[in-house]
Amino acid sequence: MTDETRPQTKKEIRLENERIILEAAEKVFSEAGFGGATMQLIADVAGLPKANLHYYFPTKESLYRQVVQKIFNIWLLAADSFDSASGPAEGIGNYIDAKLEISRNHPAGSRVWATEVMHRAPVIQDYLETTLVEWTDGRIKVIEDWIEAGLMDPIDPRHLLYMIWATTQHYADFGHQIETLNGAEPLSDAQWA
Amino acid sequence: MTDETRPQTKKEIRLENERIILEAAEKVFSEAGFGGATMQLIADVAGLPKANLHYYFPTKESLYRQVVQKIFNIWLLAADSFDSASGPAEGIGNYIDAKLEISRNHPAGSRVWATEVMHRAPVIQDYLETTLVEWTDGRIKVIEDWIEAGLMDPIDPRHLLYMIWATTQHYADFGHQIETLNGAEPLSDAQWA
DNA sequence: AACCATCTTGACCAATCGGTCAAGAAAATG
DNA sequence: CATTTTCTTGACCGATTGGTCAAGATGGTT
Repeated sequence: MTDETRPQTKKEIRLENERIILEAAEKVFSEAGFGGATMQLIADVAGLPKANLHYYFPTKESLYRQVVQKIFNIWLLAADSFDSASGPAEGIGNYIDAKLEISRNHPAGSRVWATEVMHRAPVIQDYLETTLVEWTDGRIKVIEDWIEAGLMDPIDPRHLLYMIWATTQHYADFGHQIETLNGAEPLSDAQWA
Repeated sequence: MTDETRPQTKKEIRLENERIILEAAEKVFSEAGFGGATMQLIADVAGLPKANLHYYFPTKESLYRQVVQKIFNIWLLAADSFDSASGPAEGIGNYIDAKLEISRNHPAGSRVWATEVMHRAPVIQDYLETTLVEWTDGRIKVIEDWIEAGLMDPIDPRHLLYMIWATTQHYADFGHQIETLNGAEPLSDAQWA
């Protein structure tokens, strides 16, 4: 009659609560932004007392930070499809596809990330300048090789990636909405030319 | 020795203060978001006491509303280049060019608008459902004519406009940043295909 | 001049903010 | 079992929030 999930070990409790809190925070931050979000509201969504949040995440900023880093780590993994490609069209295409799928599966987190990027990353600036640059340097070599091989136009690789993140985000937010409505091709991209 | 701008008429005082406040609000809202922005901070940026803000704009939301409506009205005017075009490529192209120029001249307001659209317009929802729909209906006819004439793919006109707003915003935010850096063509758009 | 409408602003308010703390409950350890 | 460590939570804190108000200053009107 009783479920066997009741007796929890300390490690399970910690992981489970961190998961619940991060999930609630992701939702609230995505809807209200960092400034508009409230620890009390996040606590209510998570179904936990507010003091419990501060036990696992000492400050509001540290909680926000981990929300952003969580979705960012997922996107880093999506870059595997980038490396295994043979050329820019395939590599960037695969990368965009992977990111679109992530945006579909994690809409709240994606919106938090997009807002952060749009505002030039005020909260996670230092994180971007360490982990992100480190990761980016690896992909830059791939892109540079493509450029040297004449497979694509000479573009600053870092800003190319930066722009891909921004545009695919909105492409995901609104593009699949259109697809859902009429099943049409996601806009003839030549229109932008 | 003294400047002649001192003795102001009541109407001038009102217009001038409203302008100063809206300008400060636009900047603060764009950097902190609606929730993160503070009436006190807006007052400081405007160089006026906080109580004076509430004299001209009774609530924070009414102030935010007018900031969004202001940039929105500018964009409505940009649609003139839309009507005077002969086909979709020229019409949409002109429209995007006009919007990019606005984004360059009003970066703060554009960011406020983009954030609002990205979050599905929680504050100005009713405004969108009246004024915007009214304006959109006029352009829809133009687009529908283009579609019927076989000049473009059959796409829901409202969502097409919705997507143009979103993508051009990011295109403006990051695209011209890249152009500034290397003078390259703003990315070969065929890469997205 | 006197009178009215508009504008200005320091002081103030209840509500809420992020964050703290101590005391108790639950689990791990011996 | 006893002890120690981790987890839980209501109560509480100073600071700040959006918003109010009344008293005075300023410009308009006759």
